[in-house]
Amino acid sequence: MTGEGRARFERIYALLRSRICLLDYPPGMRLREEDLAEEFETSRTPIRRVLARLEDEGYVRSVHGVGTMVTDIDSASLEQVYRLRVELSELIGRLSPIVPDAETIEAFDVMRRRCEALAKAPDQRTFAQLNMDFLDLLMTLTENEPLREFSERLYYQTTRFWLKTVAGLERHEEALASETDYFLREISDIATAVSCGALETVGQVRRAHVAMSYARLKARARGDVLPDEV
Amino acid sequence: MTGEGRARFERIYALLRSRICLLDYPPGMRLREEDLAEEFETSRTPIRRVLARLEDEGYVRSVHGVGTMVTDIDSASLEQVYRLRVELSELIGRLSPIVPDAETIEAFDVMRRRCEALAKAPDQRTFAQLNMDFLDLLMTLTENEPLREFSERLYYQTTRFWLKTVAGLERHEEALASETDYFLREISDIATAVSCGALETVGQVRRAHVAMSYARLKARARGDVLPDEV
DNA sequence: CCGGATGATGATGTGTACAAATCCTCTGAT
DNA sequence: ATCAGAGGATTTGTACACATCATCATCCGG
Repeated sequence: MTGEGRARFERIYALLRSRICLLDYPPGMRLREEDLAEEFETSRTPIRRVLARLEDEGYVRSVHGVGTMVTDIDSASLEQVYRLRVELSELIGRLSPIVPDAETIEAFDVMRRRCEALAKAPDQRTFAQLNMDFLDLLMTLTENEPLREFSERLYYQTTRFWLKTVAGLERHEEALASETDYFLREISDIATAVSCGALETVGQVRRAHVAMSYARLKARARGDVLPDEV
Repeated sequence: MTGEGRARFERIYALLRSRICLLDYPPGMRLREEDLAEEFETSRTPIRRVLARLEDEGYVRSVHGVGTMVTDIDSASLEQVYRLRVELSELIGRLSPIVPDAETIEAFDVMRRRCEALAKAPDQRTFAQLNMDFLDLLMTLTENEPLREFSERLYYQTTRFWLKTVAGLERHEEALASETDYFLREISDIATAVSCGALETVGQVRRAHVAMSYARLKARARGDVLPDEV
């Protein structure tokens, strides 16, 4: 596969993955190959190529004679993914870190401003999108390709369950506002560390925030109300 | 995909990956879909499903109108993969370790005896196979599925370049004997730690051995002759 | 009224013909 | 002799028809 066909493949793949992670395609939803083929104005064959990759990466599961369903995840698996994410976070600063240039530093500042704007009008979908963009930016700080790839995959696996949990909360608006606030602090901390060129610190800060984010998620799923939302 | 078709898919995938990693299919070799279809007594369609996965994981690359070639790797990428492997190795003991039962302990002892037998008649292919089996056994020590999956992938990415380098050495028989010896020490150390239930130690020992293995590989690739082979 | 067989329906999996792209060879003009 | 270009051969990518499988409604018998 190469050239134009490759570009189309990547485009459809990224779009479907995005839809799954943003819960446009919620867990359990059935994706019909023919419908997708029609939407993207092609035949089933290229669609099946995309779905095959999504299945290999665990986003969907195809069953002969039934359909292709968006997967769900149990809390045990989520815990494993989060724990691995925590460990990988720190590696950003240890494996082939790239010294940030002025442009990169500016990019982090743009993120900070985007988050400040979000804090004034919290929105779940915008939050998720900002989160993804921030991860992408973080990953430009290391040249370690496999690390980038795995970090991305683990992130995409967790984000939709984070969204599902937060959306289903009793006081989900308060929770979302609180999470936006935490995220703003994370971005600020990391932006500062980046501007100093302290990439090890970036990794440690990120690790701490991923770990705390999961702790809050678990607490909220239990029904706890966090102190700052009282 | 499910049932019998799934089983066949997994079988062919594992076999082709094994052939690539054991250098039966050396880097640069062209795989013809039709030939593979004939070998496995099927049509191109299921073969393409397997090749698509192998491509997504970086083992091959398909180019329209040309063919499907087994990939090669540059030393920079190899370095990145190894450095990540070193970090992941230690996580075996930290993420959801499983307390080894008598059967597991016995399995490690079987590995040790296999390696002792190998040391008496070093053989590159047997060495590689033992290495793979040992990794599989190691991975049974953690319940962290994503960690298992990623560790496997990184290992499979490195092993064929290890094989290629060692096979191409001037004094490759001495090098192979030496590596077998190092590997025996690793297995012994880890088997001991496992029998004590000290999984953190297992991770640390493994980490050290992976790091040293890569250091030796780099040294040998430079043309150095290691002290113990003089 | 219930229960199992049975066929209709709709989904994914497979086989195959054809399209598109690349590579190699042959030809012919300069 | 060399190089440009056309054309054929080869190989992957795509479209589509059909096979296979699971589900569900229906019907018949007890």
